[in-house]
Amino acid sequence: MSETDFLAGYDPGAYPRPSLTVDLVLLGLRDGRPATLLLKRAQQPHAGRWALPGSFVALDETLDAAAERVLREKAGISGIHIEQLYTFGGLDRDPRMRVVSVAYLALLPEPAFAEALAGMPGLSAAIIAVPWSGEAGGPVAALSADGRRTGETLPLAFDHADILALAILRLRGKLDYSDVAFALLPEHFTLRQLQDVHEAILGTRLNKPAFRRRMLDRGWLEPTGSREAGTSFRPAELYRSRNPR
Amino acid sequence: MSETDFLAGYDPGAYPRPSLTVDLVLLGLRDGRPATLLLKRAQQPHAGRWALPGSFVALDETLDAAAERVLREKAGISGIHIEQLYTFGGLDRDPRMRVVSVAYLALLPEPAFAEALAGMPGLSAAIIAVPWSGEAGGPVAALSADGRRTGETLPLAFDHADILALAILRLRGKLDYSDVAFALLPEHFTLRQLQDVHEAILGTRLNKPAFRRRMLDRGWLEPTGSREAGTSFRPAELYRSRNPR
DNA sequence: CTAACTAAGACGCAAATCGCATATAAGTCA
DNA sequence: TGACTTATATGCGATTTGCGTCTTAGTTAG
Repeated sequence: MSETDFLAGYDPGAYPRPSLTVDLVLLGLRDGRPATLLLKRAQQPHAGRWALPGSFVALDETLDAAAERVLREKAGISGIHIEQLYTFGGLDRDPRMRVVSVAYLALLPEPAFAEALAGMPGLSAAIIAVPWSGEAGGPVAALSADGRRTGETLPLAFDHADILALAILRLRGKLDYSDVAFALLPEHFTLRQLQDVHEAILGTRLNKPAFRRRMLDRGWLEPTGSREAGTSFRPAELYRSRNPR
Repeated sequence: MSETDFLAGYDPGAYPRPSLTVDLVLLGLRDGRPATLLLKRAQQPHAGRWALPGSFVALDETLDAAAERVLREKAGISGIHIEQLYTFGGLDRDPRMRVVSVAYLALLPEPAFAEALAGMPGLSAAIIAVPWSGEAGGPVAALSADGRRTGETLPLAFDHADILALAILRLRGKLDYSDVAFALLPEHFTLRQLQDVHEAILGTRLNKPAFRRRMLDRGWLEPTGSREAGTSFRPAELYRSRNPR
């Protein structure tokens, strides 16, 4: 460690530091498409644009703790799957000052998504429109899914469109070799619901028998013995994740 | 954005910020095993322990630029594959102060690894001993590969053992569905060399015909038409990556 | 009580992929 | 020229995958 670094360590303020924030992609599903929860910015910069909920990181909290705090304070929920996504460190992300942001991905099953939307007045639901297939990558758009003007493109603040795009990319990549999809479902779910999650994230249709086989062979699922209720046709078996949540 | 956040933006220092650094895993191969380049710490804390090269992030440089600067200044090389790994934000990573570190993974082909080792006196080569198979995860050890005491376990500073472990985990995961392995090879290479890279990273032996077939079917490789020289047996075809580096 | 309807779940089979043993090719060297 | 070594090709059984279709278990209409 060089002398400069050493001094910087003992004299905070002598060496200017970027601000550090966490931003959360609150990801759920809406009408079979990936969706997220956004806040409309009231102040400059980017006033009127839509932003991911976020916060500065306090000196005495870990990044994970900061992300969970944002989840509590700005979405009013807790106890859901959350994972670090990527750290965005461009120079002009925020015109006021240098802000480095650690992006997190939070996966909200339907009830949690609805609870956050209902419980936090500022939050709005937006469909994530992904114009590329597979893991090609590229920009995504946010479409309003709220009240009157459904389908309208929402202008996103800062580099939050990039963050959303990366969230989709990451999820698509992990879907097939990990059990993240379960985090978007309630504790008990049917194979069809699981397939719907995969199809919504991947943006493609999947073959049903092949999907069933693969999922059951993975060993991640455990039949509960009970069946879904309220259908007008044959009710499906309910499964649960074998892994602890 | 809350009032507190707003003020923090315009009055740096009113709101304390963590220090922000980048740390680099300089990853290469040595005797068919993954290896990295470490610096022995001269000062407290963790004096005498081995650390990844790193640096504070300046206000006017991106995270990627900071990582490339570390590569230049502390390894004396440039122009190699580098990617962000993960951001470590534990509270007690550094006993002096709160330091959040963005870890980067740099992939050094043999010549770059040797050049860094020879050109930078402080750097030492260490074998990364991975005691778990597949993507199970868990701690890794660093074994000295330098001069006299080859095989000795090197005590690592801070949470750098975790960072090394994550680097291996990430590489193993990406190996099969991306072309990262090429980044550990010279521009022209044989299929056997490519297989050696995979085997070193995965820590397993692979089936040769199956590996050849898969790699050639991927479409990432382009035969150069020329063959390797200097062997005492049949020389292998040289390939290059079809993607731009 | 029965037949129509719907989606769950099972089955069959061809195509693709993979692991592996073995054969052939192309160099060097004695 | 033949031994030697590794590259490269080939063959084949086992496994996985995609996909159409059949059967099953419920509800609803008559």
